[in-house]
Amino acid sequence: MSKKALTREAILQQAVRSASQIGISRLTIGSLAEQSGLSKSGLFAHFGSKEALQLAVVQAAQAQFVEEVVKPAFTQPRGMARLRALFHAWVMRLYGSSMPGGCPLLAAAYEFDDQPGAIRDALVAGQRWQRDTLQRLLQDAQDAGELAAGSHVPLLAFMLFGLIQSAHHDHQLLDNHHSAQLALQGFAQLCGTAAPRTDGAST
Amino acid sequence: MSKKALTREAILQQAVRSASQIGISRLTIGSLAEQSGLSKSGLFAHFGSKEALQLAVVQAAQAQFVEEVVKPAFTQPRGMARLRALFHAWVMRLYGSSMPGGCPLLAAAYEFDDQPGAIRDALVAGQRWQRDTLQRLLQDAQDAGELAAGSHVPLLAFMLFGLIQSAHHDHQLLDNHHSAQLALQGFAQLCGTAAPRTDGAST
DNA sequence: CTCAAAAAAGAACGATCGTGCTATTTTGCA
DNA sequence: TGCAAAATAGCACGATCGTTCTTTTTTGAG
Repeated sequence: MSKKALTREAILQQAVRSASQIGISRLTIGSLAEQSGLSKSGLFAHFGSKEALQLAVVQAAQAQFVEEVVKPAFTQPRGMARLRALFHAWVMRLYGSSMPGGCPLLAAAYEFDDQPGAIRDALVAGQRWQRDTLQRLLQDAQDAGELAAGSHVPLLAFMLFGLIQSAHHDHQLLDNHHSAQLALQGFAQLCGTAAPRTDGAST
Repeated sequence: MSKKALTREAILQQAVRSASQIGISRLTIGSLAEQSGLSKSGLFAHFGSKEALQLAVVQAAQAQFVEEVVKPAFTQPRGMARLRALFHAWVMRLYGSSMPGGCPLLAAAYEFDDQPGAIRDALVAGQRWQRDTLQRLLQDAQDAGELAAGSHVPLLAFMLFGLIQSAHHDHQLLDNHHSAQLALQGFAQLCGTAAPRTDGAST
């Protein structure tokens, strides 16, 4: 890999961490340069504009999601095992050290939902892809007979994504130490699989 | 009401609308003054600092939530009726004209979850109160025998709040026209009540 | 109507940020 | 090792923002 690409990767890795804490729209070239050991203009030359930098950060965060959540899940056999692996990794990622300030993509969804442009477009595409992936694994599980035949798959995907967001909210803002457990219990209740014991009654 | 208080109310009402679109942390005194027909220093004098202004915006948005969601629900009889009224109003508010850019409190939760200070403290208190209110109405419904006796109330509150967030996300970012319907269907499935027809099978 | 107090306006400041331009250093191939 | 090209640094600019200070306008009670 060229020197330029290496430096760019290092910048983006640090930028994703910073974006996790302060949000993508509040990244500044100056502080990012300082954190990367570069000068403002040196860092700037890698991207050409702040918006291009922010877009690169979004794409880096999306790539990181695929590496940490989607790819590991696909090592599991198709069906409920793969679905559960995806959801668990997705939830557990909220508590890892790679995103100390929360998921930058979820935060960006709120930051840019009213700001048309390339960044919003990238976020929309990425979130649609996440949702589609989740829905596809749900459908696979249902086709394999591991999910109630009458389940409404789009609704399930909608609710599972809600569990992710609720876990993020409870963890980052409310400091609820049970948030991960609640998300996993919710998954178990919705997808009808055995799970960490508590109580999964629903009629 | 004094002139000062009237002007302050008008400023805050406009500020909440703006915060809905750009977020509380990106409010600027200059543009807020322009929108209110005041000068920068004229508006500034009402709050004394930008942080105080932002804090006032948070409190105004929280008060608006109580007026539009909580108070109407409490006109319903205790139990499932009141719970359903709360949830429906909560969801429907996401589609009203008072918050064109989404819920400023949900957005602020992401903006300030890593920024200690008075604003974050106010957000935490407000979100805890929202969750407690939801949980209390769930408990009431369960005590009235209108909710499965084995239901895990904190988990249900966690999941219902996830539905709100998922609806917000789908509506604001993904432009999913079924988001409100999905949230209401999710409520029906979780709380076991009849709801808009589609299919609520689970087992 | 008067006039003191309240409210708002106007102008200016220091700081920060994105960006463009030029000079300097570093890289990697001949 | 020499040298062109790539990468980075240095510097300055215009713009924007929060804030302060002073002046002007507006308000409302006597």
